[in-house]
Amino acid sequence: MTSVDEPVRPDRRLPDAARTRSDILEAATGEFARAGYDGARVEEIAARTRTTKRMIYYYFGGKKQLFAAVLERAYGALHGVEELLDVGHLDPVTAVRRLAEVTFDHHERHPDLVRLVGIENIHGGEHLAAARRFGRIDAPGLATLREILDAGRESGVFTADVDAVDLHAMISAFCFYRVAGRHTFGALFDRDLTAPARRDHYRAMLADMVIAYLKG
Amino acid sequence: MTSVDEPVRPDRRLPDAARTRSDILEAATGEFARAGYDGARVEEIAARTRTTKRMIYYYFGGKKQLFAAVLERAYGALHGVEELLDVGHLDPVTAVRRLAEVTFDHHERHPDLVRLVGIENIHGGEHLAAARRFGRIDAPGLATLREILDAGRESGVFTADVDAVDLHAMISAFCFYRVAGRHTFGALFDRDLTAPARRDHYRAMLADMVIAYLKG
DNA sequence: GTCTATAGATAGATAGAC
DNA sequence: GTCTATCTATCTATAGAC
Repeated sequence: MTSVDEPVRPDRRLPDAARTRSDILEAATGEFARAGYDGARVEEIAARTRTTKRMIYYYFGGKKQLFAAVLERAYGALHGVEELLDVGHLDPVTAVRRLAEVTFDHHERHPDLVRLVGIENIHGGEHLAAARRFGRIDAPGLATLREILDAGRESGVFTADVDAVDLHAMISAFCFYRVAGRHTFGALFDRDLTAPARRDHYRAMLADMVIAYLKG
Repeated sequence: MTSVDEPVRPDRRLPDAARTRSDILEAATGEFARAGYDGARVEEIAARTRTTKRMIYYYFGGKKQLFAAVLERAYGALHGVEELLDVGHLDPVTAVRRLAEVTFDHHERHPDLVRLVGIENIHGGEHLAAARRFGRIDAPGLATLREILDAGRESGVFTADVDAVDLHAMISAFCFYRVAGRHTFGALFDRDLTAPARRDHYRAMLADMVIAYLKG
């Protein structure tokens, strides 16, 4: 029970139930990302929390629903970043560069999200579909991209007639593959796509590519 | 036993042992691609062959080694395609377009390979590393790309100073994501990246992007 | 080389007390 | 809401006959 006269300690900012839920989701994110859906162990998730395996079933119902909740939370974090992005005052070229960089940085900072997305695709997207039945998961970044492309076409700096969804796919592809494909790529070509020393290089490469494409 | 006076039936072109091995690999490719490494069932793989579960252990030693063999075979097929590629007589722009298209087509035609690569990355590339300890897996397409880039820079059509490995990563990223990320992308943006009606569009988009980037 | 039967380990899920 | 103990199913792997 949280009462008003109880001092708010750092790990007590949430009511107990919400905090337990949040703890479980945090631990589950790591475990699912580590081992995949079938490789993940509910036992191991419980061991990473202050609570027990029984509570996971109590709060989420089962492994499947837990994974769906983990996914939903991960996407929510990504889209939160996109919402904060304010590029309305920038010229189209700079704006699209910023958008590509923000997408790049988020993948860079959250390899777990990338892994979860990869895992979810192995399983045909079934959990995400389930999650979407309850709350919509929207990507605000797409609307921003649409505006940038319109502005660029109007001012004549972008000659290619590109669809916003397609361009978003292109940007996502590069960001995703750099993280999700790094092990096989590294093994075959002896190059670590995620080496810190090459991070700025790849971020610039992505933005240059997108802009070159838009300028036709 | 295959003897000289026995008629060679279509499914008897290989000696029995090799044929059984090949059958198992074929079935295992499908099952691993369907369910992931931990989700795949050795029982199910056996059921898809003319042989039994016991033989899988007899031939491959275990599930892990079987998956490694499946990967090795899948990469072999990809690199076989790259070897057949003859672009020496083409101008650099056309040559790089051809290379991008061949890579695109191979991913399009072999979604199972794409899924296997995704699965292998979930598991940190350990099986591929194991496979490489025995036989090298080389990507001949990379040498071709290097030659094209050199020729393009010399003739002055390519102004960007791009590394062949990096450009290969960029091309692979797009081809990979279109297949490996289609479920989550489709769920979020309501667009099927692998719809047959859009295939030519995306193939051209990839080539256009690469060429625009190389022309600076 | 090929089969049947089974060992041995471990997972997800739950019962039931408090 | 939280714990311990356990059920039930299932999976990889192997023994052993032929």
